[in-house]
Amino acid sequence: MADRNRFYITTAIAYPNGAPHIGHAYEAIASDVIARFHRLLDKDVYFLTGTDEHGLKMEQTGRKHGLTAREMADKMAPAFKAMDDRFNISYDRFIRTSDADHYTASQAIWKAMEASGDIYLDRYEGWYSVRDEAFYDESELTTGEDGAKLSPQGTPVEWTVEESYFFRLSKYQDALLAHYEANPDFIRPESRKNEVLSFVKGGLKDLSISRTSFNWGIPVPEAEGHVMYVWVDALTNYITGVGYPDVEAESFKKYWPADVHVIGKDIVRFHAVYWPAFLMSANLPLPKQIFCHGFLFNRGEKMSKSVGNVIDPNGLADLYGIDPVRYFFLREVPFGQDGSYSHEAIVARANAELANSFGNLAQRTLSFIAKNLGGVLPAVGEGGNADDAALLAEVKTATKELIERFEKFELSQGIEAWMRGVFACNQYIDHQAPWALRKTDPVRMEAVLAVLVQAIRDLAIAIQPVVPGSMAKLLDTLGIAEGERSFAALDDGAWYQRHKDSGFTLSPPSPIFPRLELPAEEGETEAMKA
RNA sequence: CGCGGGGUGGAGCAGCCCGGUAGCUCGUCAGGCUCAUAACCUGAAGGUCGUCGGUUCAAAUCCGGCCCCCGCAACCA
Repeated sequence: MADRNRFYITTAIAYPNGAPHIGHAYEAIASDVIARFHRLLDKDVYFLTGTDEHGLKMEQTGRKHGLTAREMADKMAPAFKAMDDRFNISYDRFIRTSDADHYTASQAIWKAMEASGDIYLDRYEGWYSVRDEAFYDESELTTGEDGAKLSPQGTPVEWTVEESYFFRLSKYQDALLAHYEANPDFIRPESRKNEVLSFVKGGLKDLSISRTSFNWGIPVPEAEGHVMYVWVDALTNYITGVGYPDVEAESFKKYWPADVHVIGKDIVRFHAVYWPAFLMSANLPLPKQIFCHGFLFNRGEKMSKSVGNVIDPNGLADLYGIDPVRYFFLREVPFGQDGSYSHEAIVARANAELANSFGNLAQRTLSFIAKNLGGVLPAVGEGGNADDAALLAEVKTATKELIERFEKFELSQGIEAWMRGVFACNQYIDHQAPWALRKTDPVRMEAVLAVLVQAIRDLAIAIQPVVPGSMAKLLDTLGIAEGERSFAALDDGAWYQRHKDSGFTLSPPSPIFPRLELPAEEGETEAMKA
């Protein structure tokens, strides 16, 4: 059961009624970094992401383009998959809620909840706004000039009655509270947990979980005309992805319950209240954790088409490359909090830390070896001293802290710790000045360079989850074998001598992180406007 | 009394939960180095931590009032 050697992570599934935006990219990247991190801990990782395709909105969006909902989904979903692929998202499955096995799974969980006596047929009635597609409570309504009832958005509402199946959410209030109590880390960060607690303590009402007003959804079993409320089907993707309803399937037994559902803070209620209640009802184990990331704002302002500050993630990739963008999001924004971005911030951060500090460190060291030692790895020899041990210890501390921080999803702090290791290396190289030792003490020079190679290798291994493409390139340059790149290799103290003895020689390196430039004004508007 | 986030040297942030030297990055200024992607290293200037009050030997950190900014289901409100 509690197999610590496996790790199941999911993102929320995206609603593809528009092009992927920066928020989708951010969630995918952050989740990918966590997934890659756990793979480097030699865990058996399963990473699920995908699209949530049902619901009235898709039907309407499709209609505008003269397409059926399914055609619309077929047209849009690939854009999300393409974005994931572009950003090097290492998902194991890209699930679409229109996939056949998902229909099976959703109907199965429905039946399981029904078997627990938690689903009943009733009528849903209330003030409905066609424009908003939402029901409102009497208390939320306002009265217009002509005396007509209006929604909080000012749209007309009418009293509507619809037959609907309900889920006995109210029954699970105490069980949910008990679960939050017993699992303090179930909802993170803390602020989100508090929100959920106050919501649940305020009392849970049964939830309407079927619709008869449209067809684009998963049919309710044996209930003509009813399709499932989108959230029932959307949440179920997390178990479809590992083989439900075949609870005896190897993948299900191995991966469920999920270790973490990574979601945006806007959908915490569905994940922290409805989903666990559904699972309890279906007699399935609950996910271990719900982690809510924040939103990204363009220079602190919300993106909006009207303001004209929408940034297409693919445009960023075109301008800056994949790894700098990945790095920026994780480094700049404390995971779990809101953050902001701008071209200036991306360029400044990537140049300062990736190009100038780390990239240049690797470049100056490796090219020095290529030029002065013909690429032969420098000998540790007799030239070692206390400074060397001190630097290697500092690097060790940095990589260790990165790992500890990442385990707690403190991604930006982990990278910050890593940067301290990089700074230490640049201080060391200036202090030791191998370019001066070249003339005065070649033996010592080699020892210094050997220390630097080891430090760079460790730093490169540690930061792989964040900038996988660039680090693969650097580790290739260093001749580190594929199988020697996991975190376990950081504890292998003998690798360097072994590597040197193998006769490996360095080729003249090329910069791994070229300096970025701020796009010219025109280019910016062109490439940036979605 | 809708909910939530926030106000810390020029800019962006950390610190606040577990009170006790205000830390980091960028920028600026002055040095150093010249191996390297005009990069790197060292030092300096610059903050009464929104405001008023309370608790305390001691508050950016805890409590209360007030002021201001921002976001609210990430998209043709």
